[in-house]
Amino acid sequence: MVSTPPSTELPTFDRLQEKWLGIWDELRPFSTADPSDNRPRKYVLDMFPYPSGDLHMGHAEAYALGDVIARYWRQQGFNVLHPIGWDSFGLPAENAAIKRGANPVTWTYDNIAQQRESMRRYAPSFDWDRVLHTSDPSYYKWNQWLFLKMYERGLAYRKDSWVNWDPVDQTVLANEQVLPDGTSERSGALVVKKKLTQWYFRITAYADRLLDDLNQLEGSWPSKVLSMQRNWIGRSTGADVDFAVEGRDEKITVYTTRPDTLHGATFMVVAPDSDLAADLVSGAEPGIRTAFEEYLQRTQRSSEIERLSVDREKTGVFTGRYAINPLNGERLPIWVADYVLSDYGQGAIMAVPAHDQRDLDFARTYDLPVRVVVDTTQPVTGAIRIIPADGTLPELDDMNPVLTGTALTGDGRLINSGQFDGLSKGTAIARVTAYLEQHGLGRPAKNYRLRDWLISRQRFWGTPIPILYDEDGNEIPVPEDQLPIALPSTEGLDLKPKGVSPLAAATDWVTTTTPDGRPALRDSDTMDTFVDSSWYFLRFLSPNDDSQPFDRAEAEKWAPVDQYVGGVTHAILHLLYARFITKVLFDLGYVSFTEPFSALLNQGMVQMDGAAMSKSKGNLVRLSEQLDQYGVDAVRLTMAFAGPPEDDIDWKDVSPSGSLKFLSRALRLAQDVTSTPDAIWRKGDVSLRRVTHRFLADAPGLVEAFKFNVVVARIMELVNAIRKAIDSGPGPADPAVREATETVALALSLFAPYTAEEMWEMLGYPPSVALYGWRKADPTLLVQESVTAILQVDGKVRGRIDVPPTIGADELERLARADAGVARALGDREIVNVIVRPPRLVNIATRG
RNA sequence: GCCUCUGUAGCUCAAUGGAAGAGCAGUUCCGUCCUAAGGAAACGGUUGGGGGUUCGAGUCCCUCCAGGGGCACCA
Repeated sequence: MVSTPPSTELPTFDRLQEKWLGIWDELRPFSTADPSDNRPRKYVLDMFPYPSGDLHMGHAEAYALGDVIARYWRQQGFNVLHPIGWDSFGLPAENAAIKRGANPVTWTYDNIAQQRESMRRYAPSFDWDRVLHTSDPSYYKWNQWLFLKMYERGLAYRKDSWVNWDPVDQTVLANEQVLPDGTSERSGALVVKKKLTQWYFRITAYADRLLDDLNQLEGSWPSKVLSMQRNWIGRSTGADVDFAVEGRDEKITVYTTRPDTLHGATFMVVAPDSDLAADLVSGAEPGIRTAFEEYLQRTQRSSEIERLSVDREKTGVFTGRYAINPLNGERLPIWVADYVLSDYGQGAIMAVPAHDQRDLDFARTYDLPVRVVVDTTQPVTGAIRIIPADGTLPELDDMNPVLTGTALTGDGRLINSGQFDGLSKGTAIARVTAYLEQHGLGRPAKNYRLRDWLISRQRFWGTPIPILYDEDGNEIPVPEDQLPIALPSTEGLDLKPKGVSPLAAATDWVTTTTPDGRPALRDSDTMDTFVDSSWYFLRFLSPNDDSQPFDRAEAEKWAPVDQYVGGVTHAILHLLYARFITKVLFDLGYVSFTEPFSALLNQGMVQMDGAAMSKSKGNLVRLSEQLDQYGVDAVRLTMAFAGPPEDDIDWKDVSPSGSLKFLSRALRLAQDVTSTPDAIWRKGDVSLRRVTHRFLADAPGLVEAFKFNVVVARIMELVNAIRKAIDSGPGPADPAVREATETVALALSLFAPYTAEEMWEMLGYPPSVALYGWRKADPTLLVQESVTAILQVDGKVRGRIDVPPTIGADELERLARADAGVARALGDREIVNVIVRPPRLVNIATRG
């Protein structure tokens, strides 16, 4: 064995980083500024960061993986747009201001400066000419423009609704900020529901398109995200049914997915916090009114989470009123109960306890009648036939919902339903709906779990809503030419949450005039920061254009995004909002596509010891320390090698020091190569060339399938093969060694740009390896001169022979039968079947 | 509870229904004044359990077990 003493010292990673950062700054390898560039285009987008502190391990993973894709397409000859910016509005800036007296503006832009410098060193292939910050007036001006466009189309509107209210902090809370015990995670106060007037975007108007267009993304988006979006939109189909109410002119409309069970309705339930409930009890006797008031208050105190908990006992109060079943004229008592939600469907239901679990639970609690109207025995036996008045089922006690406590939700035949008896569930749903429609008693209906998007925030650090109110309180949109409505200085403002936006206290800012000169006040709320991120991918196309949100011609050239990369934490909201806004822009004629992100990759999270990293857990791994210790390349390579990109990485399971060692091995190869760039490869060692070209052929497919970890493993194998060739094979001067080492540099440029660049230079090429392009595999080197065929008898390997890859079935079978091991195993058994799969396998099956 | 994905070497992962493989770690050896860089070799498996389909199953089907994720009073 020849050992390899270090001939000359290898450069350390920090020297490489220092050297190449300067060269890249000069070279600007990833600029997309040239308008005459006519290579085909790809738009690769990483979700932009929020500037809270410096970059962390999560960023490091996301940008390492996204960069593999961006650099890959560049290497494949595409003009790749890979921009970066900052999602720089949001609550942490304000919290820092409240806690430490920092100015949210300087806090934000200081953090951006720090992240930007860290990002530069981390060296993703960004186009640094297109940087944007959503907190710049030049950006959020266009949020305001978007708001006005939506307002014009009736897609932005104000309404009263019940929101979570913290009476101590005097602020609205998101559902996520309310703890399971109904208290605020911030103040510990018992959260109450408060009715507030807020701005909404009418995303429900797009529910069908948001749902149906997901089909276009099948196969290009993770199926998990698609199903989460489908769940979130939650379309259901059924019917609205009108019920007359005794002593009331107006009918009650309910939504049901089971109109077939209308004969089984035995009571009705109305949401306690609905206007309908208040109206129904308004004329009731004092006892009922008091009970209702108490119940309503209890409901509003309970948190959303508590209210939605499945195991909770059903509660409710009787309103003293009765509705009339439109099919059979029966009197149905109307109850109020919090298991019915005021903002879904009609806020009222018909209760069919025999066939709905929630209704059954309620009926059993309050001893209300239960009537079976679908015979769900499978197969239908007719055993459920006669339902006595007391609701028991003497023939089938084990199926009687009253006794078992289990509703009969399965398919079956209708019973006790008059003219609809005998119909199957599906047929009955259609027939009953048609009957209701004919008689003006109801109609088909659809409902969605999706609610309109509440965008008002009582916060300072966001986009001001461009609406004025005149002295009569009328909404007046700010004229477009007065945009942006810039935020005032924080000077003298108290940013503490107090229920109204801190902006309201900026008297000079709030007080203004209408376009026709009348006194007016500005809306002092700011927009949800998800508005900012719902269209930023378009702003990257012309980030400095002062005259429009984005350039339509540029959008035609680049958009939609070909590959979006980011965390699965945004699987619902951000992606849904961006899809929604894209469809709105399509309807407005600003873009020609309806989906913003053609393909999506969700990378996993970086954990430590099986848990998310956090300061409080004491398992925080600092990115800056990892980079100081192992260097950018080793950390990036570790991220890519750790496993499939969508899996979580546990930092204790991976080895950045191993990555660093591997990178030195690769670098040393380049140092050891003694041939010059004009070496003639085809004169090189054939077996090493086969390994190289097998790799050249396989790597692109692996990258496109996001199997980055497999690509890295394959590079490692190639490096091992080269090492062997240098030390104990054809030696360092062989052209195949150069060819293989150049291939390593090209492949590594996706994962470890500094090392790849240095190797490339050592091999005698000018920068940049990232722009050089991929080499095509030589097909003649991919076919093997012989393959080993497996010879089996009854599935057991009895012999193996080397055959040409082009061997025919007959010839292979002949060779197999002639093989000594096969003949021995065969003996005088009777052959019943021979399976021949040239050139790999022969299997002879025998009897006995 | 419902839906879904995943169980392969100590770890992280490969393997169009056709020979169970890589990388890392560990072990041993070479190297060296000592340490280390570096190199070499071998070791490592009931493919979570059980059944089925097939000439042939890690791969397809059923079932159980274990983990992850999503949904969960939406009528």
